[in-house]
Amino acid sequence: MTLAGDPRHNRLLAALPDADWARWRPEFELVEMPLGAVLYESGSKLTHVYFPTTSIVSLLYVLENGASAEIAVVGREGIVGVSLFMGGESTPSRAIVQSAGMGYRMKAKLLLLEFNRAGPVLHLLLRYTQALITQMAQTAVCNRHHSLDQQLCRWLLLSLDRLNSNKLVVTQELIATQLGVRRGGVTEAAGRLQAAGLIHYRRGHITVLDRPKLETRTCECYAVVKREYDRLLPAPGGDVV
Amino acid sequence: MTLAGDPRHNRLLAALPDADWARWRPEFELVEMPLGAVLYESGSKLTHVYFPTTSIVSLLYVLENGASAEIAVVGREGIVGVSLFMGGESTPSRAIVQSAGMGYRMKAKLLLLEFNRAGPVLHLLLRYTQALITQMAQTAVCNRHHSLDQQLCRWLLLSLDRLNSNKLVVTQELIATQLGVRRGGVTEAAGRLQAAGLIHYRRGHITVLDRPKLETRTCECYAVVKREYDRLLPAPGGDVV
DNA sequence: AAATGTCTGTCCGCTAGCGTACGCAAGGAA
DNA sequence: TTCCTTGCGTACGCTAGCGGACAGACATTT
Repeated sequence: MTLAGDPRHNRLLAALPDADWARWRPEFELVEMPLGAVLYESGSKLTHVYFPTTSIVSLLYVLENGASAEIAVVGREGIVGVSLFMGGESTPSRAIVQSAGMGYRMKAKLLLLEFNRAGPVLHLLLRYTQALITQMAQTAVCNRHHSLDQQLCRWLLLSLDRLNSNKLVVTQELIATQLGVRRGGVTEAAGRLQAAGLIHYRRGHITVLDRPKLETRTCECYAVVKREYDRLLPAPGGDVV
Repeated sequence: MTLAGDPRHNRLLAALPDADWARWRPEFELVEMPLGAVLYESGSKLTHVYFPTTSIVSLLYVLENGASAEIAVVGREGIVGVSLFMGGESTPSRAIVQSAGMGYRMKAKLLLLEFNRAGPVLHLLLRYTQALITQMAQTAVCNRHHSLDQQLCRWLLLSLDRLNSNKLVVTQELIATQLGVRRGGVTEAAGRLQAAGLIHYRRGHITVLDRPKLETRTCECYAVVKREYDRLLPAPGGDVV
């Protein structure tokens, strides 16, 4: 079974108690998640929740004037669609696939039923949501105080952590949209990183050459978020790749 | 009974079903919440949760270098300490009283018990938390894209909504800390608002003279957040002041 | 090989907001 | 009254990042 095709490659699913897992298993649908796919739109009612396995999903906020900013990113450590069980059913952001891959989805109604059993599932999902909240808060602060260079490093590291690879398939244009900055700004920042030998890129492909140095260049935000995810969520455990 | 001394002046408490309310009532402790009081510190374990009635609490994030930024604000519509029932017990932000007033507090352990009954209380608290998430996300975007003038208007409006008064007791220095900007910047922005006749201020006292105009000057962020709060939380109901 | 579309490098003027610093004035305390 | 703290006005040089635009380089299709 490939990584992508193993539902428990997703860490939340992996953390489910066996009893719950046995009940859930038949309810999953394996879906391809191509770059740019929109999982839900701002204000729309959720029909499914998604558990990425090899894909990365960006929670993107788009302003009236078209400007945008990423508020959090979800990969195989999480679930897309927390507003469903939080009770709002919708949220004013957009979920869009930022790195193509696979994932599993489940009908919204079903997840709600499971959530309302109020057992381990509920607690697991809520802890994940708290981690997500931390990421959002940290993004807010980072947007206020840190340089584009630092934010780019943070973004690369967040992506890397969700990929099991040191190669990202992403254009500078896309990164600019996510960070909510000018494309030219990303070109310059990425150029500096390349000149320093931390990364190599060409036309939509970025290879990270020196991850440790990337970590020294980024702001504290990356580490804070990572620490909080590690604290709140079960350790990766048996699904090491 | 004064407003401050009526627990149900807090909207979450007001929205509790009578059965739950009857059980909760004896568990509350009325507390004074003076300006600058720290309700919890980054990473500290929560001992109580707070339900402001006439006070306003800021969820503030402080960076290693001392720079700071507010990620959300909580007044009588909410509760301080959501990370408790979300399962993390702590969170990397600080809760600090931004506008002096009163509030009620409840022991953490007790709230957890109530939350775990998994009834209306749980759903009410989760819906509130989703509203809070929206506020954080919007703050992140606002920090990225909007001008200091707009953000100041937003900040004033958020405070106003939680106050039942058009007078704030707050220095420009404090506002600067919350918004994560230079104090001089606030002076200039506030000066522009005063020149335009929207507000009047003197040494730590701001009076809002023309709220509608304030709303036209601010960015969309204020309205989005307000709409989402209105959507997610029970209408004010009987406690109109 | 040619053509077309995509991605990246770069440039220029511009401005919001920074960091820092100094002086003044309001208003409470002695 | 006088003093002293606190809060506000302002000024100056500086820089990161914007907006917009254009050209070159690469990749894919035909």
